Amino acid sequence: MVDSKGKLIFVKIYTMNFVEELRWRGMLQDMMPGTEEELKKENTTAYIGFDPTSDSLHIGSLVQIMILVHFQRCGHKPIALVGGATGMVGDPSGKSKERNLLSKEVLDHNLACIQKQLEKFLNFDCGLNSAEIVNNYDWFKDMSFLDFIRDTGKHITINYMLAKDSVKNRLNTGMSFTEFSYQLVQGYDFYWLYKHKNCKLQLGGSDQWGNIVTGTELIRRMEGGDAFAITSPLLQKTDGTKFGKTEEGNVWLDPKYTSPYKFYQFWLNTADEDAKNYIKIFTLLQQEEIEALVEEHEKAPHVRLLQKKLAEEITTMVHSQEDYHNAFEASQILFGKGTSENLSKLDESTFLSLFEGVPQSEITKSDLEKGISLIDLLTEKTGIFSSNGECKRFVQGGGLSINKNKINDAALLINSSFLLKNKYLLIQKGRKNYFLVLAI
RNA sequence: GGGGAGAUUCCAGAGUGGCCAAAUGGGGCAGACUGUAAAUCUGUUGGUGUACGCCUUCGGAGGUUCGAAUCCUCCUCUCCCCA
Repeated sequence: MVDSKGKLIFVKIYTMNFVEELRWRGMLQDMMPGTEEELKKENTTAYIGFDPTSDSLHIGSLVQIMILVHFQRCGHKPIALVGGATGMVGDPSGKSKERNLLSKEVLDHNLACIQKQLEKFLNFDCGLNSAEIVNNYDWFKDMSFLDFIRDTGKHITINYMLAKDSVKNRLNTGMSFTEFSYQLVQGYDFYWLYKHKNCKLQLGGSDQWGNIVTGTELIRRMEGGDAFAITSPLLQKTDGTKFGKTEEGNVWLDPKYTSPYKFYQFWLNTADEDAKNYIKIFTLLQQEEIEALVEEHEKAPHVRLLQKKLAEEITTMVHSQEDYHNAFEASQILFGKGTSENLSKLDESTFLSLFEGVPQSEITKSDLEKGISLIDLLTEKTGIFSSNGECKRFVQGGGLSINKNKINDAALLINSSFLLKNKYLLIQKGRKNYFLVLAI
């Protein structure tokens, strides 16, 4: 399904049933009556909207991307909508506070970046069901406010809009007219796509249900047409914490925010229970294959077969085979039986590519030749520790290693002889935090 | 408008003149164990110093005292009750 560059190769499988596919993968939350029949009847066009709040999607959006991928694999036509217009308004769904608006320039930049990311997952050249990317700014930019409230707003009552959860939840704390009108703007998107692209189905997370239904309602009232909705459950982790966050924040698809190594590590660290769900949601592996994997995993959970497969598939899909390979190798060295001998045996380019995602700092060679105390090196020179005391505590607690050798003397003097390849020092703070110091 | 309670180190919350860098719990970090897991146990959680110490910190500004998180005055903010 994925070639050497990580690009998805389209496979036409008309026998696949989209709804069934979502159902067994646990990606189906809710569906409008008649949706399944519509999908069986004809090749359908569906869309999902992506929010341009930043210039990269994160793994939360990956669920929606996968839904589009499945949709296309089932022979239907997916449209990814980037919200150049809706992004200027701000979706109140699931938000407890009024959102800050982004400037037009920032939005444009974000849109271009997100579009590029989406292109990696869908096939844009496969005939009838080629994917498309549209920007709702294109049909909103020339529409006047008066036109909109006359032609569109007239069809939907305030009562109807107020009844939505996304609005109700904010009635006490306050909400601007701008955000209130969001559902109508998104509803119009659906209407526009229905009219111009014959798009009859909107997909999305379950928090989008209210917005989607406003769209189907608008289509019914303005055109007398039938349109449908399918939502997917919002991802939950078994321990109750939010999916897709690490201590450092969001896990992004863009390698400049989350390196492939960190990305790989994120999936590898998935809890057992979560991995069973994620592998269905984030990979294209077939049911039998997944069932076999789960079974094997349960026989020997400590091998973490599921996590490894999960991390491999997703890293390869989002980044590339090569990135996966490097992340895997780096993990082997850093967490496996890597010793300082292993480290020094690596050739320099491999060594560097392994530590691509590891924070780096620099020190001059002349400092090292004179010899520098461990504490000075790790606080003043590199800022790896914020105070001398913290550094000492780590050493005393056995939590500090250099080049995979545990350090237990805080007064240690570091000189050139510690350098790997006469150039690098690999600092390990605790079990999982690595820093690379370059001597220049 | 009247009356009362409070603001403490990441959070919650003790402390009511010297024994307070400040109990306890949570969280964080680390160590052991393990599966780069969960649970558990241990250590650590203002800065500096090897250390008795020293420096900065208990809403803000002043004051009393040999000595203040603790007492006094003013200010700011939060909560509660009555109108």
